[in-house]
Amino acid sequence: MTTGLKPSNVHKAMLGETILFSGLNRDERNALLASATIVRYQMHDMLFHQGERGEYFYCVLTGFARLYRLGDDNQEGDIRICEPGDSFAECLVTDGGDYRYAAQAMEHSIFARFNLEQVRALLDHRPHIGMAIMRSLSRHLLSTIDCLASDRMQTAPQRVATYLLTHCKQEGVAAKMRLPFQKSLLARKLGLAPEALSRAFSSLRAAGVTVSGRSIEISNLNVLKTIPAITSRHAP
Amino acid sequence: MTTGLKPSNVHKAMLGETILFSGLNRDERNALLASATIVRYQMHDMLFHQGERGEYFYCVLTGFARLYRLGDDNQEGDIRICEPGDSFAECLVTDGGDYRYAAQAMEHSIFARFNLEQVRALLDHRPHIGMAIMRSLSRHLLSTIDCLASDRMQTAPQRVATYLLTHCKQEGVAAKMRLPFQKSLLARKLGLAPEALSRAFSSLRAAGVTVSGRSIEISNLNVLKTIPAITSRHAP
DNA sequence: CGAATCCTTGACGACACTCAAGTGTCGTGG
DNA sequence: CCACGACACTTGAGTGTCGTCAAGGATTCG
Repeated sequence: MTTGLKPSNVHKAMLGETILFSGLNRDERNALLASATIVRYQMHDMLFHQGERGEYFYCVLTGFARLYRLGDDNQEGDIRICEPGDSFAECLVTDGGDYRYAAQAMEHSIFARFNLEQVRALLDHRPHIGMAIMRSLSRHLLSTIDCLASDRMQTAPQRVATYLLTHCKQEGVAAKMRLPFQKSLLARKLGLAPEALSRAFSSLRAAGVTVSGRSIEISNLNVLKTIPAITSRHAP
Repeated sequence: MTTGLKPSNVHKAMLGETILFSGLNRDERNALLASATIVRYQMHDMLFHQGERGEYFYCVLTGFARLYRLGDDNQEGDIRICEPGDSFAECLVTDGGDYRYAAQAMEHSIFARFNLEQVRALLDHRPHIGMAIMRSLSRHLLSTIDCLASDRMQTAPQRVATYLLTHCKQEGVAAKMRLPFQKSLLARKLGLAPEALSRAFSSLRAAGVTVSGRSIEISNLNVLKTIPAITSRHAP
């Protein structure tokens, strides 16, 4: 990790686009920025480990962070993939405590790091900052609920179809996109083994999905919306 | 549903025990209570449906609420089982919008219902109320993360064992408990079909778990902490 | 005490994980 | 520019877990 630096104007501009900073006026932004430093991590570097004392929360400027839990036998269960603009570990602002999951950079990445204690001190006299954090927490809660619901109700091909539908650039009934990260990371995000993702893409070929490296083309979006739960049986 | 009533002193005392009200002083509590009414629902009544305009958030006083998502083919995926003291749908306080899941009473139940718009109006001048909601949101986010992680890493018997370990009354190395609700509801909470829960209990018999109706006895808690992922193979 | 509901058990199938080998892709260096 | 090597991805085979359907047994409530 590169040691913390004060945010430059470029960094401030990037932070201004985030959900966290939306709805804050100039004074509030500056107050929040005063508790922030900029840090860089290399691929696979750990930002923090599960169980460590929580000292900062983070906002992704560039790159990706993977949040995951450790299981009983040291298996890793992925919680969320954070993209530029996402923040994480803000849930420690109110109560403090330890990090409940581990965070790892999945590329050479840049983060804004906010001192929890300093931010906590702002809340009493800056209600809008509290509301900004609430807004961020609400989003995360809803997206985690989405994730839980899709884990419990959708098969692998359905989850992949949903991901494609919500991330592709439409061009008439067709669409295309480029994955922002490795397929193995997408697999983790969707709660799948890499092999299962690969098989899901294979089965989606029949629905007009063409995969080539990180580029994906979809011939008809409407077909993709109707991926059935049960894999169609072979002709009798 | 019984039409809304003003909270009685009994209701106020119950609300005082909740996470939401902890950390609020007398004035703040009264301000929040001013936006609340008490409502009763019969078993299986719907508090709200997924997609409806969000008008209230809720706090359970007695009984249970089941939060669930509707899938593509009208299947239901359970998100959370709310017990007395739990609140839900507070995530709509900041941004408003529609309910993102359905809520159903699973017993004859009593709830405090808070008007979202009125609570939203309190936030600017009552930062502690915002912090109380933040605290509640943080808890829900972390518990939803717990749920997601256990879905992705643990088998049915392991999930049941975890539930027992976190809810039983210890008596030396042994313990016992009584389920607060039907087994079918516990199954939904754990993301299982009722049959799978039943089989999980069966497999836990070998670990010293005795189930009789809603009463459960555990002969040795330490054994329960080491339920393996793979069901032990039969003797050769 | 009786009936409705809930729970349990069995059989079966589908989905997804693991292990393993083969194929492709990308970046590096000759 | 091509060759090589590392790594990511794909594909196949086999296994385990869980969901569904169906029927039999237990609880609980009136």
